[in-house]
Amino acid sequence: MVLPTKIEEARRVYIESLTETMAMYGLSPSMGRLYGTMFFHEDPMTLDEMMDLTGMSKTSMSTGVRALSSLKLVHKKWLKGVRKDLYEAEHDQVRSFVEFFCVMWDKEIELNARAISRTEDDLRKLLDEADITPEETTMIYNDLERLTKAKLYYAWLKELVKTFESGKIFEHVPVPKQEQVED
Amino acid sequence: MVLPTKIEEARRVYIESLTETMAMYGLSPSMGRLYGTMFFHEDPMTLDEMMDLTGMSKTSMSTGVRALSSLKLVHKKWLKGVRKDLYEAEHDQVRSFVEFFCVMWDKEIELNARAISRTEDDLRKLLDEADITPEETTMIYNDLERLTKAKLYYAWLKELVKTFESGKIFEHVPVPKQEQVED
DNA sequence: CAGTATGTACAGTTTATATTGTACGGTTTT
DNA sequence: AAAACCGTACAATATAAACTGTACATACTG
Repeated sequence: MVLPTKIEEARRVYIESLTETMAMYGLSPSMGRLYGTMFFHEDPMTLDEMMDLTGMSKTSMSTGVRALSSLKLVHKKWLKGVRKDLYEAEHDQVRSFVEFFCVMWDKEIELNARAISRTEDDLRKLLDEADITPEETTMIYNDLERLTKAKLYYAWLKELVKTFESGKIFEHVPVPKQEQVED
Repeated sequence: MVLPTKIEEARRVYIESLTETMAMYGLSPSMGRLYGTMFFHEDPMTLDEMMDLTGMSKTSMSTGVRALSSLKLVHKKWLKGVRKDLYEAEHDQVRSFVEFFCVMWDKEIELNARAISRTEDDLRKLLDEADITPEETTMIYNDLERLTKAKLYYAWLKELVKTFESGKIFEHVPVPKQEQVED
């Protein structure tokens, strides 16, 4: 039984690449390695198995797998007779992608909508102040216009999320079939 | 002239929010603050102006603005008679969004396509080894199948990028008009 | 009900990243 | 041609994030 190591080594190349990709989107290395490991693992995994295979601490596995869960890259699986929590990587990567970005974009929308409102309010209040100069007034109007434009962006993004979440995006960008992809 | 400070304070709320958003996608705080500052700034900015307004070092401005440039969130602007480099934030945020993600997704595709090929090759070679067990063989076939599925994902992603870059996405998810957005 | 197993909070440590300051090469100005 | 200016490389530092180990709460087992 010397091969498993070699298989793992082959896997490692892609796992590292996945890790780097996920780092691009702000996910930690441990999450990347964990996800990659789960990607190749046949059965749902326990925290202890993850610990063994990644060589990392149980705490990292616990927090990592929960984070991956909330991003919909991984999900809990229940198997009767098994007491430990089991997790497996989402099989459908396109779906994972879609959900991941919808989560991110939703966060973005919510976070910034709030901030825009506050900034707008503050700016409008300034317009009422007595000692405001004409330059400052135009400055404020410019800012408000910019924010109004920004809101259009967030409105669009909201629509985009809807298109992704509803699966409508696949009408316009269908998932290719095996045969349609040359190596 | 007491107000400018107050205007800046109002702006700061949204700038911080933008910074947080960009942090979500793996961009550094300084890049976030810089972009936010440029978002509100009327004219194209020099590195020195950025330094003043953000209160950060010139080095940060230099590296930051170049990084933002390569992500298409900011672009150089040339004005005759001005010796210093000038930069301004991309006005069209939807466009920025689209280009940003296309850059990211392209990186992802290229990075992983390479890795998948290598992993596939390594796994196929293992199939030829003499001392391979049946279990290991099925293991390898499982892995190869997973990778084949993964390639479908990247093929889809490539199509998605095309749809975004070509602007075709706006046929399906149009940018709303002012009137269509209630606060 | 004691004893064991499981997952997580939390503080501490390590590691990586972000940011700065100085120095330098290339350009323009005088 | 000297002087001033501008942007960036690079090393040093400050800051933040990732990661680990221990300890604990909860749930299960006998």
